Amino acid sequence: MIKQIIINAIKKAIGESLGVLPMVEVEIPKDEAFGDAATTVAMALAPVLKKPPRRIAEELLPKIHAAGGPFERIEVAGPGFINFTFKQDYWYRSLGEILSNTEDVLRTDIGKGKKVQVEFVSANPTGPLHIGHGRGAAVGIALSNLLERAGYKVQKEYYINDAGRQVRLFGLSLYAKYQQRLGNEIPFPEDGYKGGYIDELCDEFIDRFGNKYLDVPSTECVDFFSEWAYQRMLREIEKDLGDFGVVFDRWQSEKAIYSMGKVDDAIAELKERGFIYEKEGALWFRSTAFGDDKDRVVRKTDGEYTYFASDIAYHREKLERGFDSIINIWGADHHGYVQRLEAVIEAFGFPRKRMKVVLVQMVSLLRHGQPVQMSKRAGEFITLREVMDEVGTDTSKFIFLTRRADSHLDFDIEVAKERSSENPVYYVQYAHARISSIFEQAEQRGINTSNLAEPQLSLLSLPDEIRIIKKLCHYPMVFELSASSLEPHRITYYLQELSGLFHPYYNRHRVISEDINLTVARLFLCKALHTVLKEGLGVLGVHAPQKM
RNA sequence: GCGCCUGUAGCUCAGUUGGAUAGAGCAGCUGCCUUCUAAGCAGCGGGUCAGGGGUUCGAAUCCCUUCAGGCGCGCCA
Repeated sequence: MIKQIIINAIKKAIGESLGVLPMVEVEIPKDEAFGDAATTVAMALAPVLKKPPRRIAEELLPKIHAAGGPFERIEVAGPGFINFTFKQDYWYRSLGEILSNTEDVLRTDIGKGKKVQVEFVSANPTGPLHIGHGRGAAVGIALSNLLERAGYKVQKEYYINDAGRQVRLFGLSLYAKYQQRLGNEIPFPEDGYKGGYIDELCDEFIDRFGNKYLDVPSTECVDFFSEWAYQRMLREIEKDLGDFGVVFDRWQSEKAIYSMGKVDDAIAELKERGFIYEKEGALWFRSTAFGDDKDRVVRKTDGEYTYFASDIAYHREKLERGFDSIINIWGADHHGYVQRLEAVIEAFGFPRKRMKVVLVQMVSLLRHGQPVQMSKRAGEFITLREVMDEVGTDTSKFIFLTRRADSHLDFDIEVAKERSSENPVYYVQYAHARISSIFEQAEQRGINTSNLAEPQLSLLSLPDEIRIIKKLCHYPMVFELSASSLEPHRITYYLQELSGLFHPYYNRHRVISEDINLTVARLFLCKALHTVLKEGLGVLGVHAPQKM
């Protein structure tokens, strides 16, 4: 990999003269005139060595040359950059490796088998998933794919909030709707769940049970209504997610955490550790001991645990399942929760950094540029199902992943629906489909594209071709950075850039020509492109179509 | 009032974790389909990186401050 080659060269060169080694930053210069890769070590070393960076760089130069490497040119430039230009040969070799050793080259193993858990979506099972959950799902699955490919052992988990007041209220809402539907005018609960899906749920309930519960008071059957309603909802959520291409390894019920006594256990352990105290008839967690603004109640004066209490137990349980790292993907409106949960992690004696929280910002839904008002209370919102049906899963996912998770997203349904250049996903998919089509043509002319005979890669000498090869070789760096920073959108951007090199090339030059050697070489290049496009789209959970 | 996030081209956003002359897409205008898919390509503009101060060889990026927007600040979930 490019980065490693530079680091090794610098290490060798510096190792001889100095004992110490600073962080070697390697970057791909924006301007091709500055070579293929550059490092800033000389600048970083300047304050240490008390010498001007340019001089350090110049002194380093002969040593780097002596250390050897696939370099055509090494130059000192600007304030003290050391710019490397690789030999053409190196690029051809790397291109070959992308195809001969695809997974090892494209999927840098930074995980080394470490166990990671990614918890995402985890929407209350009191209603259908909406577009915001869709974004969480897209980020979660992309992140999981990313980490899996980076050598982590990933478990995808959905936490079901089935214990709290909300599911109870959900059950009461259904009960009220049921009574009303059968002619019994009882009041609808304050803050109850409204919206069309409650009606549908009620229809189904009546089909199933008729008027069996008409004369049963709510106090006696609300548990049943709740249970039935949220189980029903959960199945729908699972179905929606499945159709969205998101399948979880594990569904953890909050209720189960309670019934197995894990909440009691967790609080007891915190008590032993001295982080639980009683005040004004409630139990408090001393989160301020770990930097939180205030201590938090875990058990109310009425004896009920708070939501936070089960979260404590849940996170303890996750940590004890032996993950090297647990990642929570939350809506940004939960950011206030991060600190107190980090306190929990530390209170149990785990390093704070073992838990990472990825905050996903809200999605503003638009139609033709006009905001679509959504009100959860009134039950008026666009569901993920509607978005999937209207704009498609690939497009939705891609759009969700074209921004950093923590930046706001405007999602215009009407624009997303258009099969036009407004949709970057087509741009990338189209590149993949076009290459498939080229292969088909080549096959028709009797060329075996799945096993290209001895391509003479040096025939790929056009600037367009060299540029594509280099870009392909950048993928591992983008991938690694994307995985280590938990930022899948970097892949999205890379794919657009890569496609942006291919389409012009396709327009200017013919892959299949009378010159069989050139044709084979170009097919080889296309194959590498095909491979990387598919790999990248795979990370995003987006299809790489053969035809469009 | 306090905390977190955001502020970059007309619009939507990237920006290699402090690097070299700040980039895409869209929107606008002009061209390109008898040859591997026009969901494509070629060309033309557009900037006080919200404002101010600081840190240093070097700042869109780090610190302080002001302004604007979003979110959060319960013995709710």
